[in-house]
This record gives sequence, structure tokens and C-alpha cells, in this order.
Amino acid sequence: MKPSMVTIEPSGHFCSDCAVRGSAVCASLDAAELREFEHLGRRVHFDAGETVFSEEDITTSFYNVLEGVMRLYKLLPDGRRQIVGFALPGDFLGMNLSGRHNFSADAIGGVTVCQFAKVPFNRFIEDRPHLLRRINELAIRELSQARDHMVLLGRRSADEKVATFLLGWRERLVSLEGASNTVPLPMSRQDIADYLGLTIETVSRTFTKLERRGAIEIIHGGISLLDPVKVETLAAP
Amino acid sequence: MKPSMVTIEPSGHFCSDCAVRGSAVCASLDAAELREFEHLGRRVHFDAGETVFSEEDITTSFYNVLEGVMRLYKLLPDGRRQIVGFALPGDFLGMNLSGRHNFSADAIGGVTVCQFAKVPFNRFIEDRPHLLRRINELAIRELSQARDHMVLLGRRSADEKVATFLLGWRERLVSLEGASNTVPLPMSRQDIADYLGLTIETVSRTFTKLERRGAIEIIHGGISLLDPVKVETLAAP
DNA sequence: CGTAAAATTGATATTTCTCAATGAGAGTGG
DNA sequence: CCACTCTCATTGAGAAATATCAATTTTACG
Repeated sequence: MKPSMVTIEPSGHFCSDCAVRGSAVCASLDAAELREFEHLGRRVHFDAGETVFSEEDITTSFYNVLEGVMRLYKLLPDGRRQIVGFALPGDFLGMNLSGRHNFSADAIGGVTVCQFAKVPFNRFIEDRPHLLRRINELAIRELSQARDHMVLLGRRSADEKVATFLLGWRERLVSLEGASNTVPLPMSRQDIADYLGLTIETVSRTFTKLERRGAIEIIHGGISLLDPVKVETLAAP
Repeated sequence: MKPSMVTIEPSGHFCSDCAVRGSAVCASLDAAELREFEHLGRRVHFDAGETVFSEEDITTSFYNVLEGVMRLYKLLPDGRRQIVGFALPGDFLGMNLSGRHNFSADAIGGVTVCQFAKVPFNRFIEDRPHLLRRINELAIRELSQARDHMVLLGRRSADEKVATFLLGWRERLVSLEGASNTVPLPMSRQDIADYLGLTIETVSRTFTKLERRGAIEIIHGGISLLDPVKVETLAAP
């Protein structure tokens, strides 16, 4: 978990052939703006397990995920961890009011981000309300997801949590990898537990239970939805 | 809980002497804009228990809370309820991407809101990026609160939840009623339970436990923090 | 004053956690 | 290529926290 050297250097990459061109914050920019925007962001790579930023760090950059998966989490003083979300390509990280990050972010597996220094980025936004509107949309979408997750954390049983997670994760992957009943789970069982407000043992047992019922098959690096309807039934109420 | 008649009529009120003039979404407007803005919003009153809008309703209006307290919640198909937040004067409600509200909102006690029809409001924002920025700030602040609440729901014990809630609620009231160890609780025990992901019985027992330990006193319509430090200790990790 | 709703309290049940042991897969160095 | 080790995942047994069910008690309100 050594902190990576955050070198911001010319990337030699172009927004126009960026993987997240259409979905990310950049979706709101026209071709001319994109060329200018290109100079603000730098591609940075993080290895598995590296921390991209930590809660309470002064915010110096914003990040657009280009590749890989990140876990976003908060820690209690005694070490308990709550994962508040997983970031995927197209997600935009780093917005806050306090000037400090309000959660930490680790790479799960290798991650590539487009990193923007805060000051020039804010200056760029300044007279581009459509970009601000795009950022606002992303915030509102996240807020909606956060509320859904509150319902899950506060009111759902372990079975429902796991079933809901599997379906939701599959859904999120659709736009990236297409629809499939084979659901890769790049995060560890501990990550899933900390996302769902459970212990690793409960997650493991619930996976096994789902498998024994014939709803899923636990495969290497993920699960396969053998009976999506059954999983939906478990997740539903 | 009969739905109230949503009459939008000239209010005869003026933004300039509005209670939430400085804190709400309007804080970003100058005097001239405020005069124009005045014509967009209408004061509407809701009685205790009335529903201001419901999840999945098509969004026709935005709301600025002027007076009173609202509970914002989501229901699972089987009736389990998660309160995702309480709205106080200055809070702005109704933003979403889907065109439908993604939670329901009830008045707890009498509530007055400043109601804006969606279309003209959006038109007003259109060429006023500073207002959009203000709305974005509110969204980001809420997002941060939502993440804090996820930690509470997923990782804190009942005692910690209740203690954290009391301190957090007191804190929110500071800007409205000034700092005080007397904390009014306009919401029911059931509301508190649904906010904290607990049952009403557990909330009640925890209140009693805190009182027996001398940390709080349960008073009519709220609690009194007899020993704030003790409550903070319970809330802390 | 009487009734209904809300809150509290008690007894018991259930879920999930904790602690402990075992098993499986990935990377390493001989 | 194979043991070795380390981490991660699974499984089991028992404990603890919280939920559920049931009964009062208190408060609100007509």
C-alpha cells in the first residue's frame, strides 16, 4: 500500500479516443473545449491496493476514473470501515465543500485515472455552465444511489443485501461490459462485507447459501447468476 | 394524511424578509434577481402528517423549506421504511435526474415551503450559473451527509447510533435556534428508529439507558443533554 | 373524562457477529 | 516443478445484539 508518486506529466493521450469520453464528466464538452480540457488532465496509474487519496486529505485534484475499480470508504476511529461506494470508469471523484476529501479511495486491482489539478479545473468550469451542469447531474445521481444504499444498510436483511448487491453490481457493469449473467467481483469478500454493513463470514455464508439454493454459482473471481429470477425474488422486498 | 391541495398562488410575501433568505438556495441571488425570483415561488403550508410529495411522483415542483421539519423517506415494497433525512428550513428539495422524486416527504408538525414550479425554475437557472453553483453546493453537502449516514447505518451499534443522532440533531439546530443542551425532537420515536435503522423499542430502551446513566434527561418533546461529554464518548468510535 | 395513539418495559426469539479452525489459491524460492 | 507460506475464503459453534411479541403506561386530544 505504498503511496504512489503522483506525477502529473503530459500524457500523450487524447480525450477524443478516451474510453470514457461519452460517459464521464467530459460528455458535456464539445470538440474545441475538449482540446483545451486535454491539457488539464493527466493520466495516472495506480497499482492494486494503492490509495489514491485519503479522507481528510486536502483536496488538490479531481479524478475521472478511466480504467479499473476503486473502493471508496470511511473509517471510524476504531478501525471499522464502511465502503460508501465502488468507483468505475466514468465516475468523477473529489468534489467537496470543505476543501478536504470526505472519504478515502483505494485502487482495487490496477486503476488508471485522469487527474485534474483542482485550481485550473475550477477555473475551466468557471465560464462553462454546461460542465457545471454535468457535474451537478453526477452529484445528483450519486445522491440518489446513496439514498438507495441507506435503505439497504438500514432496512434489509443479510440475504437481501447480498442479493441486491449482486444484481446492482451486474447492472452497473452492463454499460461497461455488456449484459451478462457472469458477474465479475474484483473486490474481496471483506470489501463486499464493508459495503453491505455485514461481516465477511456472513457474506461468505450467504454466498454459499445462494449457491446451495441453485441461485448462483461461485466461480473464480466472481459469481454466475444461474437463476436471476430467484435472486431478484430474494432482493425484492 | 390526506394529500393537501397544492395551490400555487401569489403569496404576498417577499424574499427580502424571508427567514431563509441567507441560508437557502436564494443565498446566491442579488437583490435584483431576488425580485424576479419572488414571482417564481409560492408559499404553501402543510399540516402535520401531510405528504408534500411521494417517491415516484412526477416532479413538478421544487421546494425550499421555510418553516418546520419534514421527514424524507423511502419505503420497501413490504412497508419497511428508511428515513433518509430530515429537512429543516433552508433545505432545498426535489432535485433529480429521472423526472420523478426519489423519496417521499412528509410534514412533521406544520410546515411551510416555498414551492417553485419546475419548468420556470429551471429556466431561471439556465443563465444564472451562480445559482446552479449554489444548488450544486447543496447537493454536494447532502452527499457528504449521506455518506456519514451510511457509516452510521452500516457500522455503528444502537447506542452509538442514538448518541450520534442526538448530537447531530443538536448541531443542525444550532444555526436555527442557537446552541443549547435542550434538544427538541419533533419527530416520533418511530421516525428516529426508521432514521437509524433500528426498531422503536430499541430506540426507546436506548433513550432510557442514556437517561439512567445520567447522560440525558428525557423531557417533553425532546431531551436535555445533561452530560454532553458522556454522550460524545458514546457516539465517538 | 374517555379513548386512541405513542412510548416504555419485559420476556423471548432470531439474526448476525465473534472466535476459532480449516481449506483453497497465488506467489516465491529452492 | 514442487513444497512453503501467506492471504483470502469458508465453515462451525457459541455469544451477543437487536428484533419480535405482548403488556402496560403515558400522553394527546376530542
